[in-house]
Amino acid sequence: MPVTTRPVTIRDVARQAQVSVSTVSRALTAPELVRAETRVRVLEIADRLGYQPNPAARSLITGRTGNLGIVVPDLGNPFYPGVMRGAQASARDSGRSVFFCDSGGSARQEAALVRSLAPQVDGLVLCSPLTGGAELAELVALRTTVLLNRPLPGVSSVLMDSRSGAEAALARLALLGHQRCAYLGGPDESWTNGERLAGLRSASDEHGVGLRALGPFPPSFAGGELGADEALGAGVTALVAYNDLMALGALQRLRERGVAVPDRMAVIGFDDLLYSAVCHPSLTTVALPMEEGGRAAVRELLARLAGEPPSTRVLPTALRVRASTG
Amino acid sequence: MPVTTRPVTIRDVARQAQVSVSTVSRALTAPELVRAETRVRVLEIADRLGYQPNPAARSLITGRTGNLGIVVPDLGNPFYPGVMRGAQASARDSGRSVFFCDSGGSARQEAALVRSLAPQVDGLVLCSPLTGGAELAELVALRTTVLLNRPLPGVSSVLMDSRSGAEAALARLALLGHQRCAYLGGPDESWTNGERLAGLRSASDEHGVGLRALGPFPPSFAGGELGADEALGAGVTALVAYNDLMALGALQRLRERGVAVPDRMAVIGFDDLLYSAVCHPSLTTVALPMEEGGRAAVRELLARLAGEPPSTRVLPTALRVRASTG
DNA sequence: ATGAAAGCGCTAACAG
DNA sequence: CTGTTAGCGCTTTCAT
Repeated sequence: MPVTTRPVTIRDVARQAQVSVSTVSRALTAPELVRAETRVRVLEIADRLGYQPNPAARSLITGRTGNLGIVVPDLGNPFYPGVMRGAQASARDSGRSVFFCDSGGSARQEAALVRSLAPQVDGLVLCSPLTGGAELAELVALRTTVLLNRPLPGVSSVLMDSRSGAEAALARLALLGHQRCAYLGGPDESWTNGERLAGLRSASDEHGVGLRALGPFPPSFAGGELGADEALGAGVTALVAYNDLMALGALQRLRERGVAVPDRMAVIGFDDLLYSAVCHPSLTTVALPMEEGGRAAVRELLARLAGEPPSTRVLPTALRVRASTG
Repeated sequence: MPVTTRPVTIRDVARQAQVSVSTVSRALTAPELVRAETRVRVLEIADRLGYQPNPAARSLITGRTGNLGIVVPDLGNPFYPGVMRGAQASARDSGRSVFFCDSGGSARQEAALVRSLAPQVDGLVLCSPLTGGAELAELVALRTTVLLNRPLPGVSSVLMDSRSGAEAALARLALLGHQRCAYLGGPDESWTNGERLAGLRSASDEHGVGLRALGPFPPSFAGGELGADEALGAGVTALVAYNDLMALGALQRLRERGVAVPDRMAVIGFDDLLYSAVCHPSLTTVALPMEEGGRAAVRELLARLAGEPPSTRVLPTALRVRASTG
């Protein structure tokens, strides 16, 4: 049974080093203010004692925590781990820790999470927030915030250009001779969903392709299965899903139903998950820069924390043509 | 430009409510100690002012944060998001936030992460830690900790019984007539890896199947691609990968090389990711209870925080036979 | 270059 | 039931 020993405080170090607590504090946070000799002794003793500054105490006085927070709607969607990896890469370079949180795809939980997270971090990245309008404005006011895939006036954001991706996808379908296409919609609250639908709409007008907007469906594998059934009922020959997870679900359902892909139904997704290249048939998809999105968002957040004004950055997307469109 | 307003403190609330700060504090943290009338007034004013207790100040005095931390080695492996979802589900019920962190698959970073995270949470779950020996002992001493897939005397752990899973996998291969099998090993530091190898060894002895242990390989898709090449050189007819991600990578590489699965090479993984059922050919795998693992780990952590003694829990696994073994 | 002292915002005895 | 008081561990003026 390990005895619960009292943690080492700055005072313990000061006593051992025969200096005041202020000197210890300075040796740790502003070394240039301490005589080299003293500093070395203090640091050495701190190290020997295993001294770890109490972050709560430090944060109480400085108002900073050294942490960043990232909120994503769904850890189960590999898109977000991709973003998180990028984010972590940027953050690590700056010596900050990142706290990831999952809002579970609910706007209510998202808001609650942000409120509880905000005071524990210096800055936040909200990925594809479900919260909108006045409440979103309220949330971003809590802390320096960068939005991913959601624009908001006066707030930093990193956007992925899914609209042109959607246009490219539909153009591809038109080129292949498809006349009727369904869109398996994601969450109505999602900016991305609106962009994708808008891109499909404008391109379908341009190419004279009929577009049926279905949904909204849960943006998950299961949602794609559901959506495939509806698309089947809608008499279309092509289906564009809100994301790859849905597209994979749709592929699965179509296989179960004996519907040949791409012969009887072409399928396109968004994201370009690892699995989209591996599944069968491999998935044509609009590739989104996941890691770069995470990196850019944190980079922007660090810039904001360093005093830069808010900015918006749009990242390009690209259609990856694979087997599911023939 | 939003003006940076000074945050509302407990004093602001106290002044407005014409009570002392203690009464406000109590109204929020121990409502039964305050007269109903007073409490209502205080809470109402706190709400109107948008008062949010400063967590640093609170934590400084109570020594608690209300947060849990979970460290995983690789967000890119869908196994961990699965665990995280389970963990979050358990935590949410108890009203605690969970901070997820990614150690990036490096023991050094893992240790650093734990050290920085420990003082900011009440308890930790370390998933498949790469750190071992004395250093792991040191880490778990920092905070109440539950280990996932790593046993340690005197420390709570939740283990998944991959050893019997491995035995079942090899038995299956023996049944199908395979004589020579390769194991694509994961990280040497991983307890799970040892268990799987041990299970394969004992079953291969029992069934008279030759076993070649290859690796270690990175426990990733790319690692599986590498491993498949080595397995091909080893003249085996079956391959068991450390995890599904590797198995998927192996499938991909075998397809590129024109090696038919399962006819010329059978493939088995561990985890049962969503994609393992969807890929082609679908993957035979030892299913691990990801969400349940996360749930159980947090449940155990909460029990520890509530004063229960450490305990070890072993969760069962199950072989899912699919197309990759014929 | 260093020390003394004040106080960050909050909770927890201890009185009343 | 409520107010007063005393810090939690640390950083930061302000002196020296």
